[in-house]
Amino acid sequence: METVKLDTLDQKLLTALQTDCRQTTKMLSLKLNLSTTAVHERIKKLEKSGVIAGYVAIVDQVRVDKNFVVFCHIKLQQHKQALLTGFEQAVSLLPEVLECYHVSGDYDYILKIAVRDMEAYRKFLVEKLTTIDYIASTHSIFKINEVKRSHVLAF
Amino acid sequence: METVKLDTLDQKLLTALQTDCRQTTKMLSLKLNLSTTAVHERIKKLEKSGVIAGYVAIVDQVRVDKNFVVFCHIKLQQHKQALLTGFEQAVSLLPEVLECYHVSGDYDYILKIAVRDMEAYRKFLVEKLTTIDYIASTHSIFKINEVKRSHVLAF
DNA sequence: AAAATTAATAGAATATTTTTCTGTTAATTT
DNA sequence: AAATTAACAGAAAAATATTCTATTAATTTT
Repeated sequence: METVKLDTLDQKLLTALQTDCRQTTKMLSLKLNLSTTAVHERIKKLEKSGVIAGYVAIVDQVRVDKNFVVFCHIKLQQHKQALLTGFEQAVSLLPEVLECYHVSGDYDYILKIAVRDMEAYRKFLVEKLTTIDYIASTHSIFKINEVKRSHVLAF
Repeated sequence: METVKLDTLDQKLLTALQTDCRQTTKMLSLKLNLSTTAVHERIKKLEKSGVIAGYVAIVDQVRVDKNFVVFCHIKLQQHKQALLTGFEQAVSLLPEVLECYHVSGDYDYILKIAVRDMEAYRKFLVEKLTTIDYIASTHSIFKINEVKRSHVLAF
């Protein structure tokens, strides 16, 4: 049971909570035409089944001076299992790396990195990222503008 | 005043809330060695200054059957202002598109898209994305594995 | 199809948490 | 050094979440 069945009310609830999880059960109950108890129990159920993985605060990258975003494409020298997991563990430990995906295509990994500015990125690249073993090449693509960033999985 | 000055306590608070925003002020006050009032006032200040942009529920992509993630690189035919904003508005309206960035390099935009499976992606591509005007080319890169996905901007 | 069981819901009571209030201390400015 | 402002703590009040009890709807079993 990897996936979970969701009725329309669950979907509405998830959309609402993905947009703003600080809404009171009262507010949600009005939106869904349910009692606060029903809303509460549905939320608890979604938490227990793992559909809701957690609740987080969204921080403005500009105000905390972390608005220099880079997509870094990485090729590895070899593709042995041990090597991949070694790379993946090392990358996961870097706080500047917000996201890392193993992908299909011309390169092996896509990383999303957020730092202060170009100089901070240079330091990160030279002193942290490229010290990881077996990287064949890196290719940096710089964010010019953020058009859309959403956390809402629609149904 | 685009950026906001943050002391060590603010930074600790933000790290904690970016990890789990459902922690009670009591829990946070113990972690920061502060009173609940002090924690509360700091949070309100961070909200008002826009450092905290919001609070959202994180939904498990696997359980809601939206775990087919694609990075789509897009080139436009021209680069006139009106054309860019037209494209950006159209893309922003698509719920499958979680993220869209205008970027430097060989192509103009990077999109992150989450759908059910390859067939859903094909439909999205043919029926939605490529109906937008002035797209010169698209190039899809498929997620093989998610190594890291974090919402925590570290200090 | 009827009875039994389970799941979902509502309203009220309780527990918890947030928010406000008052006063105090620390830091900054004049 | 005095005055002002900002940050903080403890207690009180307000709001919210959670639990409890009962009812209804849906499903399963006989």
